[in-house]
Amino acid sequence: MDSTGSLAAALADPAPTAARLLLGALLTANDVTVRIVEVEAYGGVGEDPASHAYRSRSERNSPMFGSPGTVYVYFTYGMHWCANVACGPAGSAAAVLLRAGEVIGGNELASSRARSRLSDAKLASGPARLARALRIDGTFNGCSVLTPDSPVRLTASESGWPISSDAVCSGPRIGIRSATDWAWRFWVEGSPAVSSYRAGIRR
DNA sequence: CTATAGATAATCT
DNA sequence: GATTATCTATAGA
Repeated sequence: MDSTGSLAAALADPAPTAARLLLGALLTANDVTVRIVEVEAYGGVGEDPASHAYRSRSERNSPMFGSPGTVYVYFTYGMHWCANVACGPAGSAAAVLLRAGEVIGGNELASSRARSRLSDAKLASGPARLARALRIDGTFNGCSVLTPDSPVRLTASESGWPISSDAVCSGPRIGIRSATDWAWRFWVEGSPAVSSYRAGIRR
Protein backbone atom coordinates (compact mmCIF):
# COMPACT_ATOMS: atom_id res chain seq x y z
CA MET A 1 0.00 0.00 0.00
CA ASP A 2 1.33 3.48 -0.77
CA SER A 3 1.64 6.17 1.86
CA THR A 4 -1.48 8.06 0.79
CA GLY A 5 -3.52 4.90 1.24
CA SER A 6 -2.08 4.43 4.71
CA LEU A 7 -2.95 8.00 5.60
CA ALA A 8 -6.49 7.53 4.36
CA ALA A 9 -6.84 4.49 6.61
CA ALA A 10 -5.42 6.44 9.56
CA LEU A 11 -7.94 9.25 9.06
CA ALA A 12 -10.82 6.78 9.24
CA ASP A 13 -9.85 5.95 12.84
CA PRO A 14 -11.46 7.69 15.84
CA ALA A 15 -10.14 11.19 16.52
CA PRO A 16 -7.44 10.44 19.14
CA THR A 17 -5.97 7.62 17.05
CA ALA A 18 -6.09 9.59 13.83
CA ALA A 19 -4.56 12.59 15.58
CA ARG A 20 -1.42 10.81 16.70
CA LEU A 21 -1.04 9.19 13.28
CA LEU A 22 -1.00 12.63 11.64
CA LEU A 23 2.23 13.48 13.49
CA GLY A 24 5.15 13.32 11.08
CA ALA A 25 2.97 13.60 7.96
CA LEU A 26 3.65 16.37 5.45
CA LEU A 27 1.12 19.11 4.71
CA THR A 28 1.51 21.18 1.55
CA ALA A 29 -0.42 24.26 0.41
CA ASN A 30 0.47 27.36 -1.61
CA ASP A 31 4.07 26.22 -2.20
CA VAL A 32 4.90 25.76 1.48
CA THR A 33 5.35 22.34 3.12
CA VAL A 34 5.35 21.58 6.85
CA ARG A 35 5.96 18.43 8.88
CA ILE A 36 3.13 18.17 11.41
CA VAL A 37 4.43 18.01 14.99
CA GLU A 38 1.45 19.00 17.17
CA VAL A 39 -2.29 18.20 16.92
CA GLU A 40 -5.47 18.01 18.99
CA ALA A 41 -8.42 15.62 18.61
CA TYR A 42 -12.04 16.78 18.78
CA GLY A 43 -15.07 14.50 18.98
CA GLY A 44 -18.51 14.59 17.39
CA VAL A 45 -22.04 15.62 18.31
CA GLY A 46 -22.85 15.10 21.98
CA GLU A 47 -19.58 13.37 22.90
CA ASP A 48 -17.00 16.16 23.31
CA PRO A 49 -18.10 19.40 25.03
CA ALA A 50 -15.05 21.22 23.68
CA SER A 51 -15.82 20.39 20.05
CA HIS A 52 -17.40 22.84 17.64
CA ALA A 53 -19.69 19.95 16.64
CA TYR A 54 -20.84 19.23 20.21
CA ARG A 55 -24.24 20.92 19.98
CA SER A 56 -25.30 20.12 16.45
CA ARG A 57 -24.48 20.62 12.82
CA SER A 58 -24.34 24.26 11.75
CA GLU A 59 -23.26 26.18 8.70
CA ARG A 60 -19.82 26.76 10.21
CA ASN A 61 -19.01 23.22 11.34
CA SER A 62 -20.59 21.35 8.42
CA PRO A 63 -17.21 20.34 6.90
CA MET A 64 -16.59 18.28 10.06
CA PHE A 65 -19.43 16.03 8.92
CA GLY A 66 -17.69 15.23 5.64
CA SER A 67 -15.67 12.15 4.78
CA PRO A 68 -12.26 11.62 6.45
CA GLY A 69 -9.77 14.10 5.04
CA THR A 70 -12.25 16.94 4.56
CA VAL A 71 -10.75 20.31 5.53
CA TYR A 72 -12.57 22.43 8.14
CA VAL A 73 -11.24 25.99 8.54
CA TYR A 74 -12.70 28.45 11.06
CA PHE A 75 -12.03 32.08 11.88
CA THR A 76 -11.55 33.05 15.52
CA TYR A 77 -10.48 35.88 17.84
CA GLY A 78 -11.26 38.37 15.12
CA MET A 79 -8.11 37.70 13.13
CA HIS A 80 -6.98 34.08 13.01
CA TRP A 81 -7.72 31.11 10.77
CA CYS A 82 -7.30 27.59 12.15
CA ALA A 83 -7.27 24.38 10.10
CA ASN A 84 -8.75 20.98 10.94
CA VAL A 85 -9.03 17.68 9.10
CA ALA A 86 -12.19 15.61 9.53
CA CYS A 87 -11.58 12.06 10.71
CA GLY A 88 -13.49 8.96 11.77
CA PRO A 89 -16.37 7.54 9.72
CA ALA A 90 -18.10 10.06 7.43
CA GLY A 91 -20.79 11.91 9.40
CA SER A 92 -19.20 11.31 12.81
CA ALA A 93 -18.14 14.99 12.92
CA ALA A 94 -14.81 14.24 14.61
CA ALA A 95 -11.77 16.26 13.54
CA VAL A 96 -8.11 16.91 14.22
CA LEU A 97 -6.87 20.47 14.79
CA LEU A 98 -3.46 21.08 13.22
CA ARG A 99 -1.59 23.01 15.92
CA ALA A 100 2.02 23.23 14.76
CA GLY A 101 4.51 22.12 12.14
CA GLU A 102 8.14 22.48 11.09
CA VAL A 103 8.51 24.32 7.78
CA ILE A 104 10.58 22.10 5.50
CA GLY A 105 9.86 23.74 2.14
CA GLY A 106 9.01 27.24 0.96
CA ASN A 107 10.74 28.74 3.95
CA GLU A 108 11.10 32.24 2.54
CA LEU A 109 7.47 32.35 1.43
CA ALA A 110 6.30 31.31 4.88
CA SER A 111 8.51 33.92 6.47
CA SER A 112 7.15 36.68 4.24
CA ARG A 113 3.59 35.73 5.21
CA ALA A 114 4.19 35.96 8.96
CA ARG A 115 2.58 38.81 10.88
CA SER A 116 5.81 39.52 12.70
CA ARG A 117 9.45 38.58 12.34
CA LEU A 118 9.84 34.97 13.45
CA SER A 119 12.65 32.44 13.68
CA ASP A 120 12.32 29.51 11.28
CA ALA A 121 11.23 27.17 14.08
CA LYS A 122 8.28 29.38 14.95
CA LEU A 123 6.92 30.04 11.45
CA ALA A 124 4.20 27.40 11.92
CA SER A 125 4.24 27.11 15.72
CA GLY A 126 0.61 27.50 16.79
CA PRO A 127 -2.62 26.85 14.86
CA ALA A 128 -3.03 30.38 13.53
CA ARG A 129 0.61 30.66 12.46
CA LEU A 130 0.44 27.27 10.75
CA ALA A 131 -2.59 28.36 8.73
CA ARG A 132 -0.95 31.67 7.90
CA ALA A 133 2.33 30.10 6.76
CA LEU A 134 0.40 27.91 4.32
CA ARG A 135 -2.02 30.75 3.50
CA ILE A 136 -5.00 28.61 4.43
CA ASP A 137 -8.26 30.54 4.82
CA GLY A 138 -12.02 30.02 4.58
CA THR A 139 -11.88 29.27 0.87
CA PHE A 140 -10.24 25.92 1.74
CA ASN A 141 -13.37 24.72 3.55
CA GLY A 142 -14.61 21.42 2.17
CA CYS A 143 -11.45 20.50 0.26
CA SER A 144 -9.99 17.05 0.89
CA VAL A 145 -6.34 16.60 1.84
CA LEU A 146 -6.43 13.22 0.11
CA THR A 147 -7.50 14.49 -3.33
CA PRO A 148 -4.57 14.83 -5.78
CA ASP A 149 -5.62 18.20 -7.25
CA SER A 150 -6.67 19.73 -3.93
CA PRO A 151 -5.05 23.03 -2.85
CA VAL A 152 -4.07 21.34 0.45
CA ARG A 153 -2.38 17.97 0.36
CA LEU A 154 -1.36 15.50 3.04
CA THR A 155 1.44 13.07 2.23
CA ALA A 156 3.80 10.78 4.09
CA SER A 157 7.35 9.76 3.33
CA GLU A 158 7.96 6.05 3.85
CA SER A 159 11.04 6.77 5.97
CA GLY A 160 9.55 9.39 8.30
CA TRP A 161 6.05 8.08 8.93
CA PRO A 162 4.51 6.89 11.12
CA ILE A 163 6.39 8.37 14.05
CA SER A 164 7.66 5.99 16.71
CA SER A 165 5.24 5.95 19.64
CA ASP A 166 8.24 6.52 21.92
CA ALA A 167 8.60 10.03 20.50
CA VAL A 168 4.95 11.01 20.94
CA CYS A 169 3.77 12.88 24.06
CA SER A 170 0.18 13.64 25.02
CA GLY A 171 -1.56 16.02 27.39
CA PRO A 172 -4.58 18.29 27.90
CA ARG A 173 -5.86 20.42 25.05
CA ILE A 174 -5.19 24.14 25.03
CA GLY A 175 -7.50 27.14 25.14
CA ILE A 176 -10.70 25.27 25.99
CA ARG A 177 -12.87 25.44 29.11
CA SER A 178 -14.47 22.01 29.26
CA ALA A 179 -13.13 18.46 29.17
CA THR A 180 -9.78 19.94 30.16
CA ASP A 181 -8.66 16.63 31.65
CA TRP A 182 -8.85 14.70 28.38
CA ALA A 183 -5.33 14.01 27.10
CA TRP A 184 -6.31 14.62 23.46
CA ARG A 185 -3.35 16.81 22.52
CA PHE A 186 -0.42 15.04 20.90
CA TRP A 187 3.01 16.32 19.95
CA VAL A 188 6.44 15.13 18.81
CA GLU A 189 8.86 15.23 21.70
CA GLY A 190 11.75 17.62 21.24
CA SER A 191 10.48 19.47 18.18
CA PRO A 192 11.41 23.17 18.32
CA ALA A 193 8.09 24.06 16.65
CA VAL A 194 5.84 22.65 19.38
CA SER A 195 4.08 25.53 21.08
CA SER A 196 4.94 26.02 24.75
CA TYR A 197 1.94 27.91 26.01
CA ARG A 198 1.48 29.13 29.55
CA ALA A 199 -0.88 27.09 31.62
CA GLY A 200 -3.05 29.61 33.39
CA ILE A 201 -5.13 32.08 31.42
CA ARG A 202 -6.79 34.70 33.63
CA ARG A 203 -9.99 36.34 32.60
C1' DC B 1 13.10 34.96 30.70
C1' DT B 2 7.73 35.26 32.40
C1' DA B 3 3.20 37.52 32.69
C1' DT B 4 -0.57 40.26 31.18
C1' DA B 5 -3.79 43.01 28.23
C1' DG B 6 -5.63 44.18 23.96
C1' DA B 7 -6.84 43.45 19.20
C1' DT B 8 -10.95 42.36 16.44
C1' DA B 9 -15.07 39.85 13.97
C1' DA B 10 -17.81 35.60 12.88
C1' DT B 11 -20.81 32.58 15.21
C1' DC B 12 -24.10 31.28 18.50
C1' DT B 13 -27.63 32.31 22.11
C1' DG C 1 -24.73 40.68 23.77
C1' DA C 2 -21.32 37.07 25.02
C1' DT C 3 -18.01 34.03 23.62
C1' DT C 4 -13.92 32.37 21.29
C1' DA C 5 -9.68 25.34 19.66
C1' DT C 6 -4.96 32.84 19.39
C1' DC C 7 -1.04 35.98 18.74
C1' DT C 8 1.75 39.88 19.67
C1' DA C 9 3.42 44.00 21.98
C1' DT C 10 4.77 45.65 26.09
C1' DA C 11 6.20 45.79 30.85
C1' DG C 12 8.82 43.93 34.51
C1' DA C 13 12.41 40.64 36.75
